[in-house]
Amino acid sequence: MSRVTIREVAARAGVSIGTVSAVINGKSTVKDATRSRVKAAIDSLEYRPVEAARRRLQTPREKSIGFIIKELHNPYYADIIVGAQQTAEVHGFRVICMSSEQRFEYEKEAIQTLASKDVEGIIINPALGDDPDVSHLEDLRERNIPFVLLEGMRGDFPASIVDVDNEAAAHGLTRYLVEIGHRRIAHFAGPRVSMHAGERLDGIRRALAESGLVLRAEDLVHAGAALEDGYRAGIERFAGRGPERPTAVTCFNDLIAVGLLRALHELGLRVPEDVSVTGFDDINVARYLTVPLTTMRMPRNEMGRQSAELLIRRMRQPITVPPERITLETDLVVRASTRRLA
Amino acid sequence: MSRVTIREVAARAGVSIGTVSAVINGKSTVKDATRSRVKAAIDSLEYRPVEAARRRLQTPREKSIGFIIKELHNPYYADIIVGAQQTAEVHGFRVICMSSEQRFEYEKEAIQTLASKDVEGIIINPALGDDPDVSHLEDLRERNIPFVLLEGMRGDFPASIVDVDNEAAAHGLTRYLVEIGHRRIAHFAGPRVSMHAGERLDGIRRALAESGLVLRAEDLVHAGAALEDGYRAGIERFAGRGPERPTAVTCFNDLIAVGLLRALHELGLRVPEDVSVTGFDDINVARYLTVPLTTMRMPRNEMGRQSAELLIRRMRQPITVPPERITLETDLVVRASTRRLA
DNA sequence: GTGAAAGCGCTAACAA
DNA sequence: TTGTTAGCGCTTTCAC
Repeated sequence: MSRVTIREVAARAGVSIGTVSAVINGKSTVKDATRSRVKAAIDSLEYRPVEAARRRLQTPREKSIGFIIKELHNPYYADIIVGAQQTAEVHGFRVICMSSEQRFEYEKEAIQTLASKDVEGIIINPALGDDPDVSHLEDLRERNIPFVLLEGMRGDFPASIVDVDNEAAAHGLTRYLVEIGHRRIAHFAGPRVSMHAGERLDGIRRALAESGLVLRAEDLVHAGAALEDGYRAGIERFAGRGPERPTAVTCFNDLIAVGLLRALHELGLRVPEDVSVTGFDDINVARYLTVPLTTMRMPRNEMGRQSAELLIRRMRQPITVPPERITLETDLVVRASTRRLA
Repeated sequence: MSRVTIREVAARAGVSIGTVSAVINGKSTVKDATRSRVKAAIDSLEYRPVEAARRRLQTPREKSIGFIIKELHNPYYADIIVGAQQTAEVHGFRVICMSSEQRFEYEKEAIQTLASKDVEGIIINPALGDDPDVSHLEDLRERNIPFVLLEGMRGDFPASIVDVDNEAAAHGLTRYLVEIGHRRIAHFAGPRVSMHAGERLDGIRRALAESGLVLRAEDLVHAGAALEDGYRAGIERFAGRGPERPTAVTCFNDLIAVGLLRALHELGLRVPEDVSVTGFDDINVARYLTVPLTTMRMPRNEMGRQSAELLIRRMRQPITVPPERITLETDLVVRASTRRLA
């Protein structure tokens, strides 16, 4: 049963399709009686015009950009989207979002869906699997749909990107911990397939190495990216350990840190007295915790704004313009969850 | 400068549009040499097919449903969307989201945008202004685009809706506080224009009245819906007050409660020793706080699933089927932020 | 292998 | 006031 078309409505109402069209578009040239009959036909057939056809296939349509995030649950993305919306609005674009929920297949589908909706461009926070499959991005390229990434891809896939220097940021954060006296620092790492996670780990290792320290195998905990992951990993890592434990833990992100904070609390370990904890991102809740979180702030709003700006700029440039990279600054935000060791 | 069309590509490549189409669609009937020429033309012109036209205007397209939330920042919505996605996926639908950020104008635009993308239906968490303007919903109705609400509208606008009984839930929560001995209970209310906020306030008042208590004017604080609102309102309400203060505060939602928790902490007031605090929603973070939050759980995942289910069902029914209301259950989750008074 | 032409659902002249 | 018709950008026969 295919969809009801304007022709059927016209037939039912005993008028021409032109008249039906006029009614749909609220033209005042239609006689009231006719209009009623047409409306009745529309109602009884439950006719719904195909917007793609109405938009005339011949006039500029509403401009929109797509946005693909990795997880609905992390407020990190919410801030970026809001930033993108603010900039998009100025240029007359709407932002429509989809989430891959960390699944590569979903990401591919989301790209297809967005493309099929004729968005003018897409901002993507890519969820990469282990294999460097970038076919969906190559596909976008081939279709001449501009896109901007918010996180690098394996194998130096050449694409425009707005990001921070995660390695340097993590390095700075770790240096700070070393400088205030920490020697044994653990890391609650992010998802293995996340570029940011890898970059941050690299930065930590470098900072440690510079001070003649190492990240012990037992102190590298593969936590994940969600609240629950931080909690679970925290309980596992710290339960039943004596004084033989790290004096500080760097977490992949704030969510992990919040989970860890809770785990430590339940285990009777105090923060920062017994353990210092750092996060990453500076999501809003970080400063409202009972123990406000020391964290590396990601310029989320700015990331959103800049990525939208860049995307829109590129929509207006020849696609041959080489990919552009915009690197934003992070800020170390010191709060109460870390302390100087005696 | 209008967009490049298939005709221009054909001209540039010296072939017919049929051939260009065949190349775009990867048909194997095209000679290699021709294909190369066409691809070169596509590249040099940066041709991007209009998907709306490709989708043939003549074949079923990807099925999608739109989702409009009020705030990107509240994890409450994230959980609902995830639920909706889970159900939508089963039925072969994709979910695309937009946020009104509490602005009525944005909501109207979002609806237009989604409709113009030919979504099959829309789930809306309506952001109502003071005036009961439902023209955008009437518009949807007129266009025979099915929709489901996640919150009531002023004036009993007849529409299918998935919601909880907020009045009863707030009533139950307040009763619990009264039963454990609280006599002076304050309320940090949500946005004035939120139906949920109003319903919850009603439930609180009823519970209070049943026990011969009242909500004093000074104890009704118009906080808002965000973290910052709870914090700010908390500082304002509790700074410099002596023992003359409420023994318990019910917050419109968990975000407000988290902000309040922080404010109380800064003011040196302990929770629950000095003040009991309750939230609403049971967002994930609620149980990971240093003082886990007593709250009324909203069945967010279920709300998402049921709303998607209902929407999809209605897409397949005559639109004349009367609106349906699905009321889900809430659960009181007692944690450490409330205590029994001696 | 390729081109010509019909047609997708609709809007917008233009006639009648 | 209404009907007819020519497109919109594309895909898909079906000849050549």
